Amino acid sequence: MITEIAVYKPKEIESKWQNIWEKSQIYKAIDFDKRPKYYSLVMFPYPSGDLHMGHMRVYTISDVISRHRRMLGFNVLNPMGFDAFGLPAENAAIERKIPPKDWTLKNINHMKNDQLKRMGTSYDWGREVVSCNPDYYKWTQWLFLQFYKHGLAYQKEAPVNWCNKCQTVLANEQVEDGMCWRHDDTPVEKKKMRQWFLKITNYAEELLDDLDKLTGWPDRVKLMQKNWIGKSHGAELVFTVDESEDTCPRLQIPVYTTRPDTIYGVTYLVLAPEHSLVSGLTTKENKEIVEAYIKKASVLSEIERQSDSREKTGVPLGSYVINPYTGEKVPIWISDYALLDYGTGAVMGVPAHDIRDFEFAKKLKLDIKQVISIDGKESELKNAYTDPGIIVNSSQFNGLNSEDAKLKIIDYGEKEGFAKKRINYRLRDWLISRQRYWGCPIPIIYCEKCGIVPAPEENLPIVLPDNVEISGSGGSPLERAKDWVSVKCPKCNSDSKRETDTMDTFICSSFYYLRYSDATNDKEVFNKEKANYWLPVDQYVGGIEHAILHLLYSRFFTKAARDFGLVKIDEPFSNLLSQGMVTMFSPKTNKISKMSKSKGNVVGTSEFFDEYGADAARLFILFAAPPEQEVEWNKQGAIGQYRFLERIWRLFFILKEKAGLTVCDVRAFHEMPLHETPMEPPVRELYRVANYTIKSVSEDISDKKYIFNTGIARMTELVNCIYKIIQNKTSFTEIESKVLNFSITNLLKLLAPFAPHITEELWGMMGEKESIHLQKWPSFDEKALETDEVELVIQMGGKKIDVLKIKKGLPQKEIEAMAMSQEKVKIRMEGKELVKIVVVQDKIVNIVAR
RNA sequence: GCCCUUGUGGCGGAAUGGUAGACGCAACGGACUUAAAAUCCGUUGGUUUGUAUAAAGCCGUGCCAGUUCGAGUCUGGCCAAGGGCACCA
Repeated sequence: MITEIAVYKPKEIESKWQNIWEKSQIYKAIDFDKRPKYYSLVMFPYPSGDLHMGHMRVYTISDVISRHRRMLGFNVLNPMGFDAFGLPAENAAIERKIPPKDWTLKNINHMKNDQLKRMGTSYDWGREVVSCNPDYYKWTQWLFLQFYKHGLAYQKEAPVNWCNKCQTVLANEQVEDGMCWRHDDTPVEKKKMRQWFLKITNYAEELLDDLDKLTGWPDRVKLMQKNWIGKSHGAELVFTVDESEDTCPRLQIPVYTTRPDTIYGVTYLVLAPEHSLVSGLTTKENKEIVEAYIKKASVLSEIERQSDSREKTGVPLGSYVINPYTGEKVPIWISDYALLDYGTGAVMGVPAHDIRDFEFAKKLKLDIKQVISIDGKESELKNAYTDPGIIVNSSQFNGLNSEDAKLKIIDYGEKEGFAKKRINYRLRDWLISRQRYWGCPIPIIYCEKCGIVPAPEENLPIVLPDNVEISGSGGSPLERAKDWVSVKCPKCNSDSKRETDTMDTFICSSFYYLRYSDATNDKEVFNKEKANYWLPVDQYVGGIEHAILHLLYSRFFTKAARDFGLVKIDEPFSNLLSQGMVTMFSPKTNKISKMSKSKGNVVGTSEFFDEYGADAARLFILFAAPPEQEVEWNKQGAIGQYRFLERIWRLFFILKEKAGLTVCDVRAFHEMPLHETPMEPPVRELYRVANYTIKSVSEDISDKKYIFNTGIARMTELVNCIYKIIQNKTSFTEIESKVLNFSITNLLKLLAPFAPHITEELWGMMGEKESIHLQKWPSFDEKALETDEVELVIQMGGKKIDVLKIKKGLPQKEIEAMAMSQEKVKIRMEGKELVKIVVVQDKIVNIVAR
């Protein structure tokens, strides 16, 4: 009979062990330990308040990896912290009159102690970083100054993305489909403002090239970054403004093109409306329409400007340029389809061979001149012909293949001095200024005499002032902190002002993984040796939504830090796992959607943990799908995992009582090969399954695979197998006890990373004193996997006919004869001729007949 | 429009080119129970025939072709869904 003790009460044991682990500090990472290091990292969260099952997935995946590597004998660094600056804190301040700092710190406390710890995570909290604390953002500011000193931070006046809801500018990466990344209902506007940028474009080539080094990254993430960087090969061709027009000075206009082979087809030139040459090239007669057009273009939102259903617009300036290749005179236009910040801001219009130019020419009735054709003959073009072909209408280049012509045309232009090869990137510099309060102040001082003066390093941190009124409108809140803003110039001591913009919070998260290596250092951003010991991150886990944003910025920061002499590594994250979303039916969208507060489909963690435990929730979320796929939260399914744990719990006590098993008595057998010991077939089979489970789980959980769902399935099979063995038994022989012991002990170890609490509890009940999480990961007995009998599948023409149990390793001839003598085969062979027999040793025999 | 990914039972999902549907959920049946729950043991892709409690056959991994002794898996072409980029010259 099962006694009272055998009731599985997850709530009790989970909180008990969480407290014990915290006190004993078993997850502490040790700098420069002699064991090999393993840096396991999960993207640190924004402390928004309440974690739900959707958040839980990423922490669980990362935790299983950390625990497993620890058992494999690695010195594991598994840190946690908070990305604590950001807008929601300001919104809370506006809505609820709570200072952003108080709101943030309260949330951190809740998330840390009531949520993350309750999941059974194994963090080294001694390295916690909180990006809104001055001891952290001192280094954010210090790094900004390093960028500034190395010429990688600069100010520029430019049209920038503005979100009216956030009341701040945004980086290109934070604009999605023309909308603010935080507000998918708010179109981004263009505003001309003086702002701080980081020169990420200096690293465009390296950021692209080094993607090849990231063999442990998902291809789709690398591809997304590659497309984002958007390298293109082409040429810069220089057009000269026609001198015959008195109104126009003699000027040169370079254009960037990837299609120099179409140069003879140019029928106009188009400048971006904001292009600096526009006013100088506008004739008196055209002045009015040009100015009107510029004004109209400037108020267009990004979404309107990008809309592809929109028809092309533009106006002529009235002046002309000379095509350097043909000497032809073509008109200059402006149109908003030319972008100021790509290439040279000027485009050569080749309507015959570019879809956009074709549309433009049709709409505005400009000439269309064909210079490439499929067969070398001219034809009427109904659409732009953009494929390669034979060059026509192009003087000495006629008859060439257009691909070959590209190079020849550039070469010719280079000799003549009006062309050169050029590479262009879609990537733009990173706009980091934010007109917000709750962020890291930019350590810059404006002096009327000295201009831009960086704050001296010894004055860091520039602490964010408290008691600043936050209204959500009317410019940077810091502008209103008069006392804080006014400061003496560090150079000339005259009255000066602080920069009142704060930094994009993505700056804070671009080096936190480096700071973890030495999180409490108040002398340096981190100790070089410590960083070089721990970095790069061996396994990074996080959401696919950061495929570009955070991951690109962090790669950039690492390369810059390397060039500042701070670290040796080129890339911060060796392996990346992008987990899929957790979804559930949302009554708001009326379909299965990502679990989130705004969709109204959130399942909190506490309620489920109270009833069924964190272990069951962890198991379900890992079991329901492979990590990269979406998972739909399903309470019944999660209860299924709870039942699995209960089954193990009960099994443990059944064995303990019925068989009088105490595992510690037989510890010597845990990993001892037993395959030569005589066993009854069912026991032998259990021993085989137990070893197979060790092998499979080890493989599934390894860094080659990370498929936790199949690993859990194998453990379930082992438990099912043990239940079959012990069915209707009241006592066990010595060898049975040994095998059962072997199975249970190893099962607990295999399950420990997945379900850390229940395994720790049962492990303790075996009389073990040391935590299961400090045990060695089990190995298996290779010989035990072997079987004497195998199932032989008989196929005819590839279709399964029958299955036979045969002895393993029979010679091919014997297998063939056996197959042919089967009744089912004989019937089917009647009136047919044998063509051939294919035998796959111990697996399949396929009879082909005609 | 361009690029990428994915299509397998009622559901989530398994399957080094070699027995499709492991494992779980749901459903159903049996044992235990006065009963129910829980538990333990089973059944469960579709369909036809049958001695309908034993068995046997056919079809089946989005659709159409192809390669192969053999295709969920490889190749080509469609269709559908999801994601990324999108006037980047």
